[in-house]
Amino acid sequence: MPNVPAAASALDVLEYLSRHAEPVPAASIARDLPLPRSSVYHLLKVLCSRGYVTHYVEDRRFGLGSAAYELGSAYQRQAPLARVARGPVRRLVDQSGRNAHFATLDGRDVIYLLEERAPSQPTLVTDVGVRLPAHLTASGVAMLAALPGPQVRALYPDRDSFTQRHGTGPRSLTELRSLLSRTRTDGFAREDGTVTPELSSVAVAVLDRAERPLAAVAVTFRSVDGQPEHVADLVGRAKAAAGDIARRLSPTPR
Amino acid sequence: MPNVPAAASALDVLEYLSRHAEPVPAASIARDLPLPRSSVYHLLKVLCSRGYVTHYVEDRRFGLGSAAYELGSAYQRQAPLARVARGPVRRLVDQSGRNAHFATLDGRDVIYLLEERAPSQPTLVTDVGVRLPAHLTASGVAMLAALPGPQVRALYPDRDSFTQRHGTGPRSLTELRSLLSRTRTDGFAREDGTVTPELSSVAVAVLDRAERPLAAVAVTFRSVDGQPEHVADLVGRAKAAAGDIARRLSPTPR
DNA sequence: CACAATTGTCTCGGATCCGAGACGATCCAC
DNA sequence: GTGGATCGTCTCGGATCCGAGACAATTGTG
Repeated sequence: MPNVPAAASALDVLEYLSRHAEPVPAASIARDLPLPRSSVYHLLKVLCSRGYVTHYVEDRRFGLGSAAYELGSAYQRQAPLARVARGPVRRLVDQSGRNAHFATLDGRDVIYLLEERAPSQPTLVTDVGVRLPAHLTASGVAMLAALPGPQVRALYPDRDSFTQRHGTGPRSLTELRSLLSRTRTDGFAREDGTVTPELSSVAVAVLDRAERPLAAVAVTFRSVDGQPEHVADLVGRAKAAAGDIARRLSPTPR
Repeated sequence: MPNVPAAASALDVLEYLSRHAEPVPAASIARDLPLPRSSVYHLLKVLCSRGYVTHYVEDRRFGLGSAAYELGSAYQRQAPLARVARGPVRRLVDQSGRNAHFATLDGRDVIYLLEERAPSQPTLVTDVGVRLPAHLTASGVAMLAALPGPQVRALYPDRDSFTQRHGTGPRSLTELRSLLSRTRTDGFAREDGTVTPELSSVAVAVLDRAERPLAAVAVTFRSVDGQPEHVADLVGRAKAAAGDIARRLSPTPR
């Protein structure tokens, strides 16, 4: 592949700054990337002039600038998650003959970004835009299982955090942790009747390159159809869809 | 200044994509920037491999990637607003002899990021991290005045949106709009006793390059000291501080 | 179905850039 | 106060890159 080294170096500098909680001196950037000192200053000049980097003159340090934030906001406005997920989720529905949906985590809620219906399958409550408590849904549990423990604790500081639905679901952090541990062991999350009585879902998380959960893919079926080999088949297909989505969102660097 | 054209072009491509609500074909990028076709493909290759751009193969289009979002998140983690504002706000306090603070808008709240105390001035409630309803504070009103009308309406959909404090402040969207209009005319926002009885504040917004409010700077004084010429002096100093902060956050492109 | 348009990849040589190193200014340690 | 270390800018020549244009594959149109 053709190399565009100056562009790649500019990204290196931005990513270096983004890995640091505080602004850093130019000498550290040059040393750690490593890049020639004069090249680093040239790059910083351009990045500063475009607002991607802020020069803290008094501290003689450099940090990310507001243009970096603007890029992040623009990314969110393009709704890329649902856009990228549409094809794989459609194929999952076609292949499995079941309803599927795609959701992301927002605090203690899951928010549904996409739902694809299979013929003759029951209507779901998981319409686009709907929010449900994460710990009560397969998608939510799949994503929570991929979060670091301290972050889960921060989300669920006390027993009041655990809303109920149909009298089911974890009621404490201990119960939730146990559920998340089992989810990690199984490689997927499952709920039976917690969201909708007589319906079950299996879900897997879509992870970014840092193994953080971006979203989750779930397949829903009637609970009476929940034979182990059937469930295993659906989990496998959901995993394939999740992997496909992950690859499109965060390509492996070459 | 030394030019690093490939780095600048890479930023051009990212900004072009961020200006579009939908992914775009490579031909549009080449035509509109304008850049040579082969150069655009080279840049897209690098940006895709690093996750800044996503190639929507089926649509033959390109959109921003999750790495753009990660940069934006990293920017927020560095808390650059308070970092950049500290010096100018400290100088404002030194020059005016009054307390000053710096806040940003979060939904219908202002959240205080920085407070600098002057000797022998009264303690304020606006400690770092404190949230107050925006429409009741000078800083909040200054930032709301810089928002487009539809965005203000979205923030305040009904009368229940208008919390009260000490029985003062706007009670309806009509009253709020009137206040914001006066604020735009005056060039600053003022509150007298709404946050703390017997204390007044004047505030001005810190605007980014798109004239959107990033934050606000406010000076607080005893209401009995509120003679017009004194207030005008404080407003002028607050404006200078706001301008200084804005220049550091979003340098004018060359 | 045939042709035109577009997309994406690839080559290679002239033009341009990158980076070593010099320099002046500023900061820091003793 | 002095000398060393660091920062930020600048020059310029050899090495590298950029981009015109060819090509094959795919898509769109009549």
